[in-house]
Amino acid sequence: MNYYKLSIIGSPLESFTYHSSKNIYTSLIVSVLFNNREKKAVVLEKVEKPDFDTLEILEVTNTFFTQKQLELAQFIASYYICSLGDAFALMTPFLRERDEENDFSHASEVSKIVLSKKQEEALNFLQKHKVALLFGDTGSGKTEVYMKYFESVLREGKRVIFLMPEISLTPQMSKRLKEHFGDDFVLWHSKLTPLQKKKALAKIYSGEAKIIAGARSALFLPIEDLGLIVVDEEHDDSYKSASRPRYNARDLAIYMGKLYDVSVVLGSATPSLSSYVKFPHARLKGGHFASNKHFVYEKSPEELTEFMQNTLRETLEKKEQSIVFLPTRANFKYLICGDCGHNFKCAFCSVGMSLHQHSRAMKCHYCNFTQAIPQVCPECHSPHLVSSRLGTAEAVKNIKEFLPQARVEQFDRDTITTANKLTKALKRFNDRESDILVGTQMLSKGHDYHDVTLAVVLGMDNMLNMGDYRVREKALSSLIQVAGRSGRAKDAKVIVQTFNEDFFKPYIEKYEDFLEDEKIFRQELYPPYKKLCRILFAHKNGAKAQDAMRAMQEKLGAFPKVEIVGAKKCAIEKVANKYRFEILLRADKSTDIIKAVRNCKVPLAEVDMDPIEFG
DNA sequence: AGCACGCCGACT
DNA sequence: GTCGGCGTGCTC
Repeated sequence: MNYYKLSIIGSPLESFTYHSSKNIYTSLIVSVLFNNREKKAVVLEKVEKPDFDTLEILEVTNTFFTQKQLELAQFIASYYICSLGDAFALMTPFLRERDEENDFSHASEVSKIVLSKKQEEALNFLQKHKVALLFGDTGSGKTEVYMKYFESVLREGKRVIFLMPEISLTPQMSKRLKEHFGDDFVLWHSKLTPLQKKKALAKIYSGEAKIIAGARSALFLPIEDLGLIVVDEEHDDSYKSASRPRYNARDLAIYMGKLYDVSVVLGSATPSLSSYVKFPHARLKGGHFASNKHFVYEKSPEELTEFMQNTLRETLEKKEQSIVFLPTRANFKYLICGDCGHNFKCAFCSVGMSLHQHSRAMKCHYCNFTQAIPQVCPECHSPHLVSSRLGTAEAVKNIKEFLPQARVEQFDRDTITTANKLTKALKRFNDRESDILVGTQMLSKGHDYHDVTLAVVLGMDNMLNMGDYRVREKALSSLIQVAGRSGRAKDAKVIVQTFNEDFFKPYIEKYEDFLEDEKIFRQELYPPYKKLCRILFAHKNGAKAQDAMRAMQEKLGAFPKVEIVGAKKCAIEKVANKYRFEILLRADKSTDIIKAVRNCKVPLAEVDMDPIEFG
């Protein structure tokens, strides 16, 4: 009899031993009865007969993971602190019975890509580096550079993984790739129907698909002959998974590049500071971004000022279109001075303090430092302190009130729930069946609006005040991305409601200046210079969650290289009827955090390595 | 993490 | 009587 150590796919528990009369190779996938339910499991190694009884392996499937997938799973399990079974659950295995070697000739190239001299230089630069950043303004032609790179990879008989954020939200890009690469191109994301998935996988297994484009899960598809990984819009938060294991696909793409010995390209008009600091970059300037755009900064704590209303009306009367942007769905309240725009920062974390009206206090979402709500502004002594926020729904209502003749559409997660609804809403807008789109980040994600001449940007100060070390990066990149949506054809106006003109104005056309200055802000406290890790505790019984947090906090005390920044109630105290607590850790090296967390982990603890969301 | 099992309170 | 609340324990 043979005994095997197995990792149960999807189980948070470590390995289990089963037996079989057959000789089974390592990394094959088998099915077993686990706790009376049938599960798939990965054969990790052959072992001696254990001193407990074992169950028999039911069946050896015709699927397996490669050595490299195994290594990747081990890395994910160790870095993100989860079981191997959780890591394997992300991946799609290979098929054992390979189709007879198909030789797919490339689809005939419909159009030839001609690069400008600048684009040519950028491409050369990317091809010379193992990992490089393509720092290219909106409309500077990043896509052509990618496509030309893809062609050279295809010529070598290799294949490409092309990651995009929130795939259903970037129909533009898929369309262009599909048009150019035809049957060489396949799209992959988690919202595909089972049949669509089956078809896409068949193309991947057969080798027909050469350009595999998709959301973060596309990174784990069974691809041989990998030649290149591209992460487009690398700054985008949707590359970070919000459930266990909380991996970051952009960071794993870098790891995979090393593992497969292939190049990695990160692309963005507003690169993250982390990528900018870590990797060399090629700069693509220009396009239609700054050329014909006029920025107006309006200091006002209210929403939709008279000036905005008038400009929206004028734009409508000229039969032109507008977009109204709000940074996020309703968020925490922050206090700012209604006269000078002063905001209140934590003395220890240099992030915004959030307002807790009921306890009449301001709190830091990182370390829980608490202060009484002041009576007057410490800067200008005005007693006019305000806290306001505006949601998309209210904004639509407001606009309809003062512009009853306008056709206004809400454009956010609440209204655009499917790819189909998105396509239809965009079509209505581009066909001039609607005049004003009011929405969140979704407005700015890679769509082309040909006729927008006015962008109204609200709530930037609220965004800047949020208790999060990345707010400056997030606010500025949002503004740049949304401004990039307007003025494609003719001159456009961008009205930015903010007290922080001094912050936005110099950086808006020179994002690299921001990145250089931001380095100094982050140096002592934040990534990429320090490592952060957040441990979440959620339970419907608040006391249980808190006890678990305390227990882990206590244990962590034995690891002096890891600083406990805060251990407290989450800013969003209750989600889905569960009370939430969190510990935030900081260290110089991720290995120190991994060691400490592995040693101190208690039941209920959910590890969030390199967190990007707080509270 | 699920998901069984099992032991007490409210109700057709 | 029994439906169902959720505490506890188990998974080779």
